[in-house]
Amino acid sequence: MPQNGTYHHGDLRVACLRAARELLEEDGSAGLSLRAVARRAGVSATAPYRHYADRDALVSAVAAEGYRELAQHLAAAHPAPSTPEDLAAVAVVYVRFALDHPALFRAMFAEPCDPASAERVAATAVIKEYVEGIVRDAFPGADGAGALATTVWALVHGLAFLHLDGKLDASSPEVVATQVQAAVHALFTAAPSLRAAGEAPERPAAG
Amino acid sequence: MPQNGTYHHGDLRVACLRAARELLEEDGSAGLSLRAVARRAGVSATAPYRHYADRDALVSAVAAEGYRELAQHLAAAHPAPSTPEDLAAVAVVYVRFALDHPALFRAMFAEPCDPASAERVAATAVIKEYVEGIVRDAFPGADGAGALATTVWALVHGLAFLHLDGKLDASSPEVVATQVQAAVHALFTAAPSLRAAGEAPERPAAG
DNA sequence: TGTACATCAGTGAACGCGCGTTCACTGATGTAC
DNA sequence: TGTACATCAGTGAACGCGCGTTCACTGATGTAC
Repeated sequence: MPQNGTYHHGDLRVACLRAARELLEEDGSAGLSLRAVARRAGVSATAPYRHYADRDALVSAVAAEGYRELAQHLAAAHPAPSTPEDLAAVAVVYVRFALDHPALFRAMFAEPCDPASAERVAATAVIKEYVEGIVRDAFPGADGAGALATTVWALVHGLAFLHLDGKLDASSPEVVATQVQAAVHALFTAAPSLRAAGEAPERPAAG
Repeated sequence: MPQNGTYHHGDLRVACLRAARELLEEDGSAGLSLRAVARRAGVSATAPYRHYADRDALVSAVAAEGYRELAQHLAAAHPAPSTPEDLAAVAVVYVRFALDHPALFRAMFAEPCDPASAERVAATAVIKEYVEGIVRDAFPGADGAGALATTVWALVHGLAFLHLDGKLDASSPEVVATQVQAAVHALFTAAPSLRAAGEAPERPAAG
């Protein structure tokens, strides 16, 4: 096993991941090819096959890395959020991550990951559990099934995508932050009613 | 101008659109190539160039059609929603549209549409104005800037994407509908507080 | 109604491209004795 | 410490593929007189 210096390439596995991230940000998902990754890593076209079974494996690895990074950012924003304001701060970081790494974020959610790698599925689950966990901690006993957590996640996730698509005013980080905070705050003010609505909606969907 | 029967092909423009939609649903965006569209329309590889300048033009046309269809579905669900329940019903239709046309929906939001076709930009604007309009009608004077509308849109949009990614329980249309209704209801219960939060958030994002 | 012409939808061959992936290989690293 | 061998990371040629796009063309439709 290589330890630090250069051994053949050094650490092609990591170099490929980095190259893939760069290509993603530069050219979008269309620019992410195995050959381009190899080229950027300064290696023959077939070298990456030593580390990734095929193109999909590389893409999944990139997505999984993205999930882990996002989880780290969220945790760093607030290790144990307990108030709506704490949660709003975490939400702001979520949206900011999307805006700072647009192509990566899209790649993470570009396709259903059902048939994808175990690594990727696991990384996704971490995010979900993180969100559910902090909502549960902040509102103990609010809802066991995590309906509230899902709603919060959806709100924040939707804000991230709408911003990514240029549908909202993202002229400055402050504008974005204020918007996200307001939305999350509004939702949490209504937390108790969410449970009631979930149990007995006043009216079924118009059919 | 062709009127009804077959004139050369008939109406290749429309046939290409339909073929593109089918390919999108069958193979995802990777399967959407000009050549595949031509093949499916039963026409030579270059015939579509009579109607679309290049591949991007076709993709934009498909996305624009998707926006228009979504707008129609929403309007059909409730022409003039006035209560939170009405709005929840519209939200359910939004999410259902995404689940019924997953690849189309992804294509509609796959890339920022800044540099894209005027047709596409216009079609997007219709959705935004529709959402803002119905929220404004339902809560007159709530907020002129449309912050509430944006929040609602983000919530619903996020639910749609989370469902698309298999992150939520979408085992039956009823389960999805109940979830969406509960989330929207929760948000609207808090409508007055949203305005206050937007004007003076209790605490800025942790820096 | 008939003819001459313009328009325009669709054809088919051809181009160059980058891609994913295979294969047999080379050469450096690690290991057993 | 030295030699023989196994392992494994990276090479380079080659494959077949589908793609977007160009070009000069054909043939059907519409129009002017």
